[in-house]
Parts: sequence; structure tokens; C-alpha cells
Amino acid sequence: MELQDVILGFMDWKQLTGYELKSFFSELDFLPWAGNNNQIYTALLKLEREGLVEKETVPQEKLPPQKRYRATGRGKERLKCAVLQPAEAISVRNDFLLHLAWSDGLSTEEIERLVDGYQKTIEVELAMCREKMRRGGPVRGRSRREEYVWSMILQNREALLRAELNWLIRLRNGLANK
Amino acid sequence: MELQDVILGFMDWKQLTGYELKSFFSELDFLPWAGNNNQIYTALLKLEREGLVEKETVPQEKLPPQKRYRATGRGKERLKCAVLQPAEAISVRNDFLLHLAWSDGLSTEEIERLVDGYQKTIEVELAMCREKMRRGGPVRGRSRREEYVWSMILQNREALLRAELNWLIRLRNGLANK
DNA sequence: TTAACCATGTAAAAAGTTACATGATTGT
DNA sequence: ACAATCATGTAACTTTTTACATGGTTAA
Repeated sequence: MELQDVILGFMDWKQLTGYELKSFFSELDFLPWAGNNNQIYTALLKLEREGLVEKETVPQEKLPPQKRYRATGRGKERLKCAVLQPAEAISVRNDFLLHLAWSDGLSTEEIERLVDGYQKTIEVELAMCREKMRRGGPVRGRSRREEYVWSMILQNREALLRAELNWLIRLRNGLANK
Repeated sequence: MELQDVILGFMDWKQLTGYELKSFFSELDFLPWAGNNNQIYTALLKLEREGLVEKETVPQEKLPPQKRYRATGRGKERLKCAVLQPAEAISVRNDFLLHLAWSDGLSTEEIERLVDGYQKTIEVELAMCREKMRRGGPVRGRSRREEYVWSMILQNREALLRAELNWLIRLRNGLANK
């Protein structure tokens, strides 16, 4: 599923401007990529050219006019088609593993500092993730099922971060016994 | 930590050709990016220009000559410096969450099929990951500690995949009760 | 004879990041 | 005075993917 389909999802759910879209992307951290102007505004132009979204320009007194988009019938069709496609497996980018892989030249203290620093980083991420869950996330569901699904989406990141933290603690104990 | 440092890590550990490097990248799935010719051969040229690796060209009878590289003193310094840098938090790309996010237009059967398909995908990944752990992975450690560290690297992926699978099973149960 | 392995590289395109550019409003 | 929010976009750059290009060896 590519960026355009994600945008279509939002536009099907609610009429939005590029700016609002951007703020959803930055708040929702299961799309860490795709939060910048370049991608959003060019994708919007392309979607419009292809007739998958329609634009409504709302003039404002003192600010530049808003361009509010919503998905068209064809846009909804394309979205459903994309959603039904089989999903790819998660792909994880783990910088810490690269450091660990070549840590043989490090002293015990140096490697401990590295592990400590990374553990702190993950704990901070977990705290932020839980704070977001507590606040409930920016998206309100249209149905009971959608409400549930969005809560599970927020929990997904927590589950992975917790797994990472548990693994880290095992690593720390293992290293202490070497 | 960028690709060049990862390559330096390999070249410090062992003298290697670009081709061998490539096969390590494809076997080790904690670097899902960075397995293609373009990146590897251009990075190698750059590392050589900067004096971080040294090349030894070994002619072969019937195959093109091998170019075997190893890290230089300056290369090892740069590697250590990169390893000591603080590591970034994991970044997870989860296509399934995007499908789930916009699944409101799907029927119960359609969403079940989607979940089933993804579960199968993750189970296959887990099986492959465990098979790799059983075979021990391609890298032999230089020390007890390095041996341990590499086994933990292999376990990291298993831990995350298992967390994903557990989350999926919770999701499935939750959906059944809606 | 078809595919996989060995071995090197280059070209072109797609995806993603960072910075630039404008400019009013509101809060500290 | 400075930063943040609202609101649009473009330019330059880096990273990553896919395909092209060559050509011998080995095993099914």
C-alpha cells in the first residue's frame, strides 16, 4: 500500500486539507515516513489529476485559501482494492543491531554505555507511545469496529517496543555474565 | 550508522569481495535495505578512495578477477567511532496497519481473510527466522562475547515477530467479539 | 536447456529528507 | 523579540529499488 492509498483513506474518512493531513501523519507514528510537504502536496496534485479526490477551495480572510479534498467514487474503489491486497510482512530497521554487530572492539564499559543509552531511548519511545494511547489518538472511528481497530493500531507499536525492551534486558543480563 | 560503516565492520572482521558482502547482506535480515549491487560497489569504490579499505586483486583462471577488501587502520578508527555513536530507536514499517486502518468498508469475511493472510505471512517469516537461528547464521564470532552478541542479533527478529503474532491473535479475538 | 552461482559494475527511476520561500496570527 | 500555528508549495539532495550489461561454470 502506497502513500496515495493512505491519503485516500483519510480523504474517504473526512474532508481534509494538505496541512491537516500532514499533522495526522506526524501524530500517527506508524507512518514514520511520508510526513513532509513535498510528498503530500505532490501526491494531492496527482490524486486530483487522476480524479480520485475532488477539491473545494475555501477562501479565508487573512490566511491563504484552504484546499479541502475528499475521495471521489473512483477514489473509494481504488482504496478498497488497495486494502484488499495482501499485506507485506513488517520490516524493521534496527540501528542498534548494527552497532552491536561490530562492538567486538569495545571495552566492557563502552558496550555498557551503548546498551544503557539505547535502553533509555526505547523507554522514552514507550512512554511517548503510552501517552498517545492515553490521549486516545487523533482519529475517531465511524463504527464500533473501526474504533476498536484504531485502538489496536496504537497498541501495535507499544507491543513491539515492549518486545524490544525485553530483548534488551535479556541482552544486558547475558553480557553481564560474559 | 550508515552502509559504509556496516561494510567497514565486515571488512574489519574478514577480508571480503563485494560479492561475498552481498550474500551476507541478503542472508542477514536485519539489513533489509542495502543488499543490491549499486549500493555495494559504489560504497566500495568510495571507501577505497577515502583510504578506509585496501584492495587486493586476485586473478582467477576462468572467472573475472576477485577484488578482496579489508579495513585499513583509518577504517577501523572510523568504524569504532561510528559504533560508539548513540543508536537510533527502531523504526518499523507495517503495511498491515495501513490496510487495517482503512478496513471499515470491508465485510466481516473480507477482514477475516486479510487477517488470516497476514498471520500466515508472519508465521512463514517466523519459521524462516527460526531455521536461520538453528543453522546458526553465517557469521562466526572472534570472541565469546561476539559469539553471544551475534546469537542475540538473530533472536531480536524472532522476538519482534513473536510480538507481532501475539498482537495479531489478540486482534483476531477482539474482532470476533464485535 | 534452464536455472543458480560466481563476479563485476552502470543507469535510470522511485522514494524519502531537508531546506527554501512566503506571510499573517497568536501566545510567551 | 521569538516561537508556534496556519497554509501553501518548490528545489535540491540523498537513499533505495529495479533493471541493464557481460560472461563463464556447474548441477538438475
